[in-house]
Amino acid sequence: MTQFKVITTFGEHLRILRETAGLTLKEVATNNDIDISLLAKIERNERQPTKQWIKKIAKYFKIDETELLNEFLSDQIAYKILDDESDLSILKAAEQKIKYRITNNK
Amino acid sequence: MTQFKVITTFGEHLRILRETAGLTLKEVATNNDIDISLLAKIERNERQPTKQWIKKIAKYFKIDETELLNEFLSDQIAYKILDDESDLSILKAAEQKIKYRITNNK
DNA sequence: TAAATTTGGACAAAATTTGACCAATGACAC
DNA sequence: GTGTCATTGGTCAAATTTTGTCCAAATTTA
Repeated sequence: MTQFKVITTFGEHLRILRETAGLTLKEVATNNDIDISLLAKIERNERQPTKQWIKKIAKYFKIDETELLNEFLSDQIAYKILDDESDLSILKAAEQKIKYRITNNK
Repeated sequence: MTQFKVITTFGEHLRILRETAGLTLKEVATNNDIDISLLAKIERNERQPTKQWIKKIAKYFKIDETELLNEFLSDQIAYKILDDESDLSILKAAEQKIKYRITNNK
């Protein structure tokens, strides 16, 4: 049987972590200083948490902070491309620009 | 002699277009329904024009609308990556997500 | 140095995002 | 059915971010 790494959104990932741990919104929310409803919205990608909070929740679920943060950030890029109705070539162009700006130090 | 396509920002490109045409901020601004100072800021990437305005200015300089729009959009992605201090792998991750969401229709 | 051009600060207005509250809905046990 | 716990989703004020305008300062050009 082949294993698939399912591509999820940041919010869905949080939800999976929570459900896998068998926890309710209330439990996770109160332990992470956030309103229940706000956590629910974050899990549905209707609100964007702060980076600080992402680090906190990563610790809470004992997963890598940077990885979770990257998942959040790549999600944001993906959403932006999709709702600008840009095509994927935009990403290549952006990559060129980033490389250029890094090597020519801004 | 080799030709280089210099990678510029959206704003710099606008400025180059204007200067190549030998026009002042005032001339371009008044012909495109925008404040002089605002145009200056756009050229310095301190303000983001609307997509509508980008189409208008593309027509004005007789260049391809979509291409200029893409230049603007890729700039935005590049800026975002740079000031989040993300690394380039974010782009690959974002690409995966976009492809996934497109094929699984959202 | 005068005029034209460009820069950049200040700031109110507009737009967007957030966080909190709470009623409605759903799910499950009794 | 009723009650309880969990989740959803709407509303809305507050906070934050972005925009556009005005204008004075700085720079360039003639």
